[in-house]
Amino acid sequence: MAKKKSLHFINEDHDHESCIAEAMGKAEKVCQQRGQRFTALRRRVFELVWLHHRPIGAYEVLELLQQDGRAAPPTVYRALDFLLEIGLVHRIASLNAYVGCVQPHHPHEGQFFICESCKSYAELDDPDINNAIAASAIEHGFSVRQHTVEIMGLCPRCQKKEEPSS
Amino acid sequence: MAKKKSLHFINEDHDHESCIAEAMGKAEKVCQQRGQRFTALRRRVFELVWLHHRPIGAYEVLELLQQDGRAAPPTVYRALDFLLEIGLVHRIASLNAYVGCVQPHHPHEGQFFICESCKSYAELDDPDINNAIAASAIEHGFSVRQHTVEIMGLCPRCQKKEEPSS
DNA sequence: TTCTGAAATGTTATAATATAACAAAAGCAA
DNA sequence: TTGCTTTTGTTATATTATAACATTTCAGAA
Repeated sequence: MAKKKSLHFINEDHDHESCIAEAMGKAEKVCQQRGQRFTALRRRVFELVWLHHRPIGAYEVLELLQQDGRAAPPTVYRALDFLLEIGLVHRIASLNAYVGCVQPHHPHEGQFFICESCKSYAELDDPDINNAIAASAIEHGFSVRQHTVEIMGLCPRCQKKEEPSS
Repeated sequence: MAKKKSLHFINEDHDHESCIAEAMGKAEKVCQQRGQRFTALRRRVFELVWLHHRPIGAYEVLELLQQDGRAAPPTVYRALDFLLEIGLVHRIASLNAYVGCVQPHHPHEGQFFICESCKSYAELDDPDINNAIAASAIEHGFSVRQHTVEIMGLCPRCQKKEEPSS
């Protein structure tokens, strides 16, 4: 039985530096294991997604990339597709946006809690949700290849902000 | 405890006529209850979505609409937005497409099983999945407004087709 | 019944997201 | 080096969605 990971919405306590360094390290390793090249461009796009630390659109990444020099949409989409392919980022379909993956070492699809107020998000791989989906699929004879679970609402911090009284 | 609905992928046994008639009837009622106008345009768009009986893109709806006469994108998007608003259709975020809602009378968000081979789909409102998501949210102090659950894979029928031997 | 204001639809233009197609460059292996 | 594969650059365009404003329709008030 997989262990539950606790949610981690970004906030002011977050140690950005070490977080990104850690992600980079993992990414490096994943690419090596897979025999894939973690080129300067891919590394940079991965870094930009992580630096943003919220779901980021492809064209936002593009704008950031363009601060380094010329770049066009396919450049970004190709890098993102590569990162998606090997599980270093996830795509949030309901936002047309991308997020860094917190545990690229093991394959998973996960679930996402996304705060509509501060735009922070948290990635889970909740066994209960996974099991409920798997059970439902089995029950109905459906063979699952991939699932998308995106939960929109308010993170704990923003709930407090929205009702400061009472 | 909500009752489980059994999955209903479309197939050759499907009675299209009565299915659409029923959907129309429900839609009519829902609009009436809500004091909303089920105009000819909205009715037609709703019908086109149901006739297709698979997830259908806005521009596909547009093309169909144009067989009746001139129409432009905002016309379709406005009708779809209206139908979404009152729960007569759902949007499948991972496909940028729309489907008719099977139970518009009670509010729900549901889950979708989508066959990547034949493009049929089935809508559920599985209490176990709902509960797992709700429990996870509570556990982490997240306040849910809306959730998206889209499960891609193969329907029972298409699984059989893909491995005719053994 | 006509008038009026709100809701719905029409129309044109454009924004936002994503990919096709082909050319050039970079990296690797013989 | 040479030749091959992978990656990136570049231009053009496809696909999805909305903004802004004009016109029409319709229910209810006068």
